[in-house]
Amino acid sequence: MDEREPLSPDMFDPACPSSVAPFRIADKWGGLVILCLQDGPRRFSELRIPLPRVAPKVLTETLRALERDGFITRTAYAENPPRVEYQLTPLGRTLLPAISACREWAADNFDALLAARDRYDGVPGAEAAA
Amino acid sequence: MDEREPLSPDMFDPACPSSVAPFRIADKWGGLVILCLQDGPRRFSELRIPLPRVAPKVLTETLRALERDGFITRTAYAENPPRVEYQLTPLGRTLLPAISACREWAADNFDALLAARDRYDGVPGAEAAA
DNA sequence: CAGTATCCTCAGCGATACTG
DNA sequence: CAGTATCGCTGAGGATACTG
Repeated sequence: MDEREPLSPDMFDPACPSSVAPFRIADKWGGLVILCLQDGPRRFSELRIPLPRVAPKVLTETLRALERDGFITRTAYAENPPRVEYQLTPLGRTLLPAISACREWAADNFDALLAARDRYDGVPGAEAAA
Repeated sequence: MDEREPLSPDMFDPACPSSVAPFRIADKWGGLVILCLQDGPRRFSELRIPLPRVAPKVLTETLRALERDGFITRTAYAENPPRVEYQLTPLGRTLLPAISACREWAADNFDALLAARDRYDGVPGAEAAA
């Protein structure tokens, strides 16, 4: 019934941590969570797949903060085992264009940033690529 | 000779701290510094005008980080008293569209964020504005 | 499954004072 | 003018273990 793709462990490149990017959306992981939700609701454990290095406590904090800001809703179903779904609100969706602009910047200019950083740090051979 | 407007102390609203916005560009003040530089080079003390609450140490750190990432250049003139100018690089200018997207989001949706936050926090009367 | 509960660390940020 | 030098704090983030 659910034809959406499962979230991949490779969805975000671990070698390319968001901490290097000059943009941060919400808190450290907020932007990535929003991207995970853009195709429809997801469960807590689903979100852990593409974000394996985020401790459950931190993921909970991230989700609560996004909920507080009105970007996502949390729906708990009274079942056993329990099921909880997180889903973007219309307000949350308004973030997507700006997030896209940030991602587009990164796609176009991330290498230049890294090169500049190497040059500044005096990494050998960094001068070659002006 | 310099026809550019001086930077105003009111350039950034102190009642609307960037810490509330879901976007952060570079470090806490990086995005604002970039905006200050978009019309041309500025001196250290010029930048302090619109950012009076940023300690000089912090402004220096911000500028060094932006320089390291290749977003700005620092030019010191051997004069007395000393003069130093900071200026956006072409790479730094590539950030402007994405920053604009973030600002546009804020202009359109900031009130809704604040309202959602009040509702979540149970602020009296926040329910009225759905 | 979907989280809590505890404990901990550290870097980002700030205040104040001083200087070539 | 354009910064350094110190000191200090807080809170975001993380590691690990446990639970209804």
